[in-house]
Amino acid sequence: MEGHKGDGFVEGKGISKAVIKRLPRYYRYLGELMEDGMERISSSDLSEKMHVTASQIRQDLNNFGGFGQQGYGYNIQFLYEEIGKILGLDKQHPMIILGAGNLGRALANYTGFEKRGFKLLGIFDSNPQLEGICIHGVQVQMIGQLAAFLQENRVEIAVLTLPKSRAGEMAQVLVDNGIKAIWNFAHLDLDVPPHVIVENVHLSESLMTLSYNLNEHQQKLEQKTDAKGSESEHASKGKIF
Amino acid sequence: MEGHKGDGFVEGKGISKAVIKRLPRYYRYLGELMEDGMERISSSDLSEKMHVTASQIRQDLNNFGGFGQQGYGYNIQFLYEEIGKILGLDKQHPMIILGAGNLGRALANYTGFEKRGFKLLGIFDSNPQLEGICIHGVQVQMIGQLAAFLQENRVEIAVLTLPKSRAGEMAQVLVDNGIKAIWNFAHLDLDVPPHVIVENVHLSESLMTLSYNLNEHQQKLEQKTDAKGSESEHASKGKIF
DNA sequence: TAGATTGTTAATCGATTAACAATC
DNA sequence: TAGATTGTTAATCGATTAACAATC
Repeated sequence: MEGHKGDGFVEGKGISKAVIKRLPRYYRYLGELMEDGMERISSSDLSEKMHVTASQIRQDLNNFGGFGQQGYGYNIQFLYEEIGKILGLDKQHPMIILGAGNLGRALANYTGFEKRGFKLLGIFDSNPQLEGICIHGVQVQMIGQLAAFLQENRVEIAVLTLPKSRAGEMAQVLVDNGIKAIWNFAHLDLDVPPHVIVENVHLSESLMTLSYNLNEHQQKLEQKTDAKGSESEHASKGKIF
Repeated sequence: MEGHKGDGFVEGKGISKAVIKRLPRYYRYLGELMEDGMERISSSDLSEKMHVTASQIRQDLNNFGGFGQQGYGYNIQFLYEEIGKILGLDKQHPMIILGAGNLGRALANYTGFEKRGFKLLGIFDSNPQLEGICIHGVQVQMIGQLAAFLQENRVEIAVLTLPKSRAGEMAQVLVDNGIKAIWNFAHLDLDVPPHVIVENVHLSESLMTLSYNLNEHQQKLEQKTDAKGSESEHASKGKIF
């Protein structure tokens, strides 16, 4: 397995999910380094900053081709831009938000998305009181107009911040009208065809993970306090429901 | 390695992160099954519902002890409650929110958290115009009062929805005043001592992951269209910066 | 050239899946 | 009892780390 230098690129396939999840973080750190006016960085310096191994950084980046140079390291701006391209941040991504509640508004108002090419085209809600109000320069439309809007406008991404009860059916409307991707904040797993990309943000699950770690940590402290006496507890084998 | 039946519980250690991340999802599905009035379920039925392998379900659950019964499966309510305990949802978790912007408000207003024991004690912001306004029954206080508040109240979790520029210093105030955990929505990695639990929600990174998958998928389609002609491209070896 | 640092292979570690004996 | 299904071990698969030759 030597000498696959020339190919190695067009593939664009088979990159592991774990690697992809790390790219935005590299991108963030590189952006900060650029702002600091730095020009180049070695994998080992970056690894120290990011608290990952240098090996992982080199391995990750090499999934996409050789971005560095022996004896020099990585050019920060070049790498930043390349990762941006890999992430599709060099393209415009027309986007709509479903749900004009606090979460929908928070996302609409976040300017960072715009800066990265995520362009907000519309906001939809079912509450007639919100019709026509302006959020981040975009007027709220009634959810009934969604299908027509999708037919008339090229929309790639729909942000789903509706309550669980509505989210499922609305996802169907999105799919039926050719949506490409759904950024799902509703507490359910969407059932969509495989050509529709779904990225879930399940906030309550994130908070539960935090809660677990909190609990876990507390128990560890208690165990240290107890020192011995770890007998007793748990004898409930053989229960029948 | 036979017969470690009696112990197997007090440990509470060494559970892999991947398993923990899956627990909230099990919890959610079990809750829904309960609402549907179901009493028991086998790992293979659950695996079909959740699109994971039955083996993984059994393996995951057995990290915490034997919750099932041969020939019967798992009692849904029992398992639901046990996972709840593992996640620490049987305990109250006093919580404050830093930042009364849209995101802070969205989280404050979400009733699901309360239901799971996450009790909102305070909301803090630096904008004097917001002082005293009431969000979900809690008055917004000035950020200057934070340290004193933490001294006078038992607060476990701080939700950080401040802009990046402020988040770092405020995290330090939290740590200095004994916070146990931070749910971090700011776009930076917090530098806190190891006894403070941090759970990050980096929304922009999530959106970039979506963007990657979108891009990726599009390219796959194009490749199909092209069929052949995959020569050319990429010859940029040997560049010097 | 000598030194630095990548790209890349090999070794290790961890997580998932398969299989089946134990047991309800 | 026979059938179902777990708990658990072993096999596989994938991801991370270590090491070093290639090369700028």
